[in-house]
Amino acid sequence: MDNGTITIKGIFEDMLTIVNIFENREVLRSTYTPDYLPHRSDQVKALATVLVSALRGETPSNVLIYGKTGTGKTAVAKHVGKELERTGELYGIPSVVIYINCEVVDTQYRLLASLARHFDKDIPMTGWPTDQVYTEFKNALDSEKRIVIIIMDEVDKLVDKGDDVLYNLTRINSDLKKAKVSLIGITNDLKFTEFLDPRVKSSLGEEEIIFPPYDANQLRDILQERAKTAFKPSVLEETVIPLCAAYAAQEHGDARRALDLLRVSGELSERSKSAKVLEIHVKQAQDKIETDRIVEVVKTLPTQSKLVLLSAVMLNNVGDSNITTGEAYNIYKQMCRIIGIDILTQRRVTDLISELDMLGILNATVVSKGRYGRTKEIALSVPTESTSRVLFEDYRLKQLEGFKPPSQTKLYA
DNA sequence: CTTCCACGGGAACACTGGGGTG
DNA sequence: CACCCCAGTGTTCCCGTGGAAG
Repeated sequence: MDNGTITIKGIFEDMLTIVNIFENREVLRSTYTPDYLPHRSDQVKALATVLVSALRGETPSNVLIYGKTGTGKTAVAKHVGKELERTGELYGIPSVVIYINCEVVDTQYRLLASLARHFDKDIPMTGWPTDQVYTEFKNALDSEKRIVIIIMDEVDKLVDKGDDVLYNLTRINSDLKKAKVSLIGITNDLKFTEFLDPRVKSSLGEEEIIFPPYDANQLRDILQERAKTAFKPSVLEETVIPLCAAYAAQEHGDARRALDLLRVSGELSERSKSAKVLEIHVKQAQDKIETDRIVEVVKTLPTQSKLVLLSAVMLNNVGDSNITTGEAYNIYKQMCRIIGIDILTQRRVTDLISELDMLGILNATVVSKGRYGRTKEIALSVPTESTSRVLFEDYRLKQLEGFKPPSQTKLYA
């Protein structure tokens, strides 16, 4: 690699000769649904107990599933759903399980449309009134006798845009003659039902299943299980799996994180041509995942948000440790003028700041400065150096590279 | 007790991309 | 074809409000 004698002809041979430590890398991706779910038999059983009435020809209760990210909610729901469909077929009871991710399908219209499309209805992307889509879906649904289970992942994403869909869906059974519907809502927001219409709340939450976070030991079991098929035998140093588990356990027991960590560790060790995955690789992986995430988030930010972030970064560089909204907004305005894009209102900019806060790029806390009013104090939670580098990759921000905010004349200490 | 600034909720609006109808 | 309807998104406008310094 660094002896400089590798010919172009040799590069692929060179890459192919590195020891491949993976047997099947896909197993470590979070999209992969394993057949065996360690430490989740209680939840599987609970869900199955509710849904079994479908096989008896009754409508199962609606279920609400709670749990933090990476606690296996989706995996369990999908797994049980698949089993139900299979068993239903065996017993001659037609049951359909529809899985919808409300993070992608996040409006009433889109939810109903994608449900209807499941029954081969042609619904345009947009244009129709919502109730027409609803009717269309209902008719398609009721065309034959069956049990339909709708799994709605991340339902909380749907609710803030109006919970009328949920209300309608919970009441749909009374409009149906042949088919029966039951709903499974999945959420990682424990306070989610607080904002729900009480009628929807009681109906959707007939049964509740809680998914507690995994502890380090359980995570270790999960990793061990997957590592068996993911890696070639004995390429992992013994400490690797416990370390991944420990790191992920700190992040509220996120199994997805643990798996990512293990996979990236493997990839890093592969790249460094090590025959084994070592502890050091896990540590590197931990850093890499975090920076990759930030770079990705910053890169895909809308221009306006980038500008807002940039103003904060610049103020920070000038040595202003507690940045207020007013200061940031001034810089933002100046920069907008320079590169000739529309200036948003301060109202909007506060929203953008809050969004950046949500994404974990900033930390904005409201503080009251008494006589001097109320403001948000902004602290960056990402390294300024690399952040501005990423920001300047945007061609529209390029010309701001030399821009220096005028040093603030502070009114107070 | 007053005063100040920006927070943040809500309404209203503009615009987009897609209907369906005459 | 023109025309109006619809959902969805991003934005502006208006305004009541928090809370500690003065």
